[in-house]
Amino acid sequence: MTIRLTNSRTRRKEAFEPLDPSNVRLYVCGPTVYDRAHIGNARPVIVFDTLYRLLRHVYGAAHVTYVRNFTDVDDKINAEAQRRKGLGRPESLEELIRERTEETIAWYHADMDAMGALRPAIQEDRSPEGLRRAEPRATEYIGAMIAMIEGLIAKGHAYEREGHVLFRVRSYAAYGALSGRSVDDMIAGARVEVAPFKEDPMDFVLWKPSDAGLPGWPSPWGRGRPGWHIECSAMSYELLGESFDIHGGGLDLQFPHHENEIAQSCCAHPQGSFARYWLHNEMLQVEGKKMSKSLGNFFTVRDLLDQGFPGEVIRFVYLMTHYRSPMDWTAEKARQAEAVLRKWRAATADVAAGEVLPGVVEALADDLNTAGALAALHAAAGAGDWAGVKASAGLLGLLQDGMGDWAAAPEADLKAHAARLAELRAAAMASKDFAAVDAMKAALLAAGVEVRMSKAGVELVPGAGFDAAKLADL
RNA sequence: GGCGGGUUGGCGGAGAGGUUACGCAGCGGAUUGCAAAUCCGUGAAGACCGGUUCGAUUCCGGUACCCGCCUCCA
Repeated sequence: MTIRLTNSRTRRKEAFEPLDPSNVRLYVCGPTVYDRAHIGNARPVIVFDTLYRLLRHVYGAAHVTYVRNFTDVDDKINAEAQRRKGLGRPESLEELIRERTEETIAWYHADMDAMGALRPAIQEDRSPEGLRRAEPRATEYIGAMIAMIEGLIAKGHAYEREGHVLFRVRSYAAYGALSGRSVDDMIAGARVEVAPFKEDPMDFVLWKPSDAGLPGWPSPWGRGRPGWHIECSAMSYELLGESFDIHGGGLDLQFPHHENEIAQSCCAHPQGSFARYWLHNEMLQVEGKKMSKSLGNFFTVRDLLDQGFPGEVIRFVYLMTHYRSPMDWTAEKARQAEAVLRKWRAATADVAAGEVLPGVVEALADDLNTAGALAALHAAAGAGDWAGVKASAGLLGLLQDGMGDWAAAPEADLKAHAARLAELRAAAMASKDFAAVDAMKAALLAAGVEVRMSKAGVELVPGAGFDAAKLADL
């Protein structure tokens, strides 16, 4: 089975060949943990979770390493901690920062778990320590960042000015290759704010000084904190080595974040290749518009869950669109996804998973064609191959045990009602007066009960909107 | 201004230079006292203008419109 992926670095779909099939290594840029994850944040999580599942299927679960970081050094986190301090909290700023990042990470885990995303892991090491290593926090790798920055200075790729350390972009000839821009064009764009101590307008910060009101760590350049980009370079090096297979993230990170990562990593470790395949997911919109707080169409994953959209339904909606196309979140799509999942859930409830369908694997292996994989699932469903559907849906993170409570029929004993209705119906068939039957049927429907009457008899199925209280009068 | 992506049937959304995508909705039928559920069947597309080709929705060029990045937003 050959996996083909669109490599942003070459702008082509390429056959994926891992450096080491016994340990395929994937790094994905994770969230800055300052607030609840919004539904845009969820897209790379689901996209790369699907890739992770595919890699595990092809190479074996114990032969895949998936690392995704938490950025817990950030001005927005500082601002929230300072706000709490301003409210009179007695803790230190550091403690308040810790409090904010810890609660945000817990939310993130809960929300992503709800959508069926697997936690990153280093070769299936699911011990608490192992899982924690697979989700590294920037604050726990400050030493590695400082070491990398020192190396860059020693090699002439970085310089110190006024407590800052800056990366010398002109020292890396390939700068701009990933995002297809030239340093000169970008400067010509003239939207770059130039600090006076920069040698070149495009140089970016590796380390910056912190005053007393900001978190800081001791360094050769004084007390300070790292720039944003260096954390991913340092952590991927520590956990995956100087060369690894796949680096993923949202398209908006391609420049400058990933470009700067490449510059830092390739200059610090020129003998390595850093990431060989770069994958970028397109952005998400809501009802056709960019999601923004000012437009009032800003949702967190938790908002959707609280509104009653099951995590599995949200996941299905994301999988309906190819990861390299812009995706629109709409209520109509969620309705469609729910209808299909409800049907599949009901049909596979008592079915044992069989063999994974080749068509599903082939679609995913073709640049993560999740829409094609869903089509293959529909085809199998149409053919009645529910064992295949159940097995293959697992590759997409769907129809998993523990995620289907939302689709389960509510507990209710309707036998007495069914018997009563059958009785009324039998009488009506003789008298040709169906008024009593129709009245009872209407009452049942109003209570959210699906009424199925056939020659075989009467069947009552509690539906999604089942309300036992409304049956009390019957 | 620079760079990149997109435009497919009522809606969503794929692949493929020529043969049914698929799903949702609709319509017709079976079934039902009527429905529901289920099953069967079915119409409907490729922004616009050129070019290449025996043949293009699919390749190439242009136009229009939309979107993203260039501002530590995935």
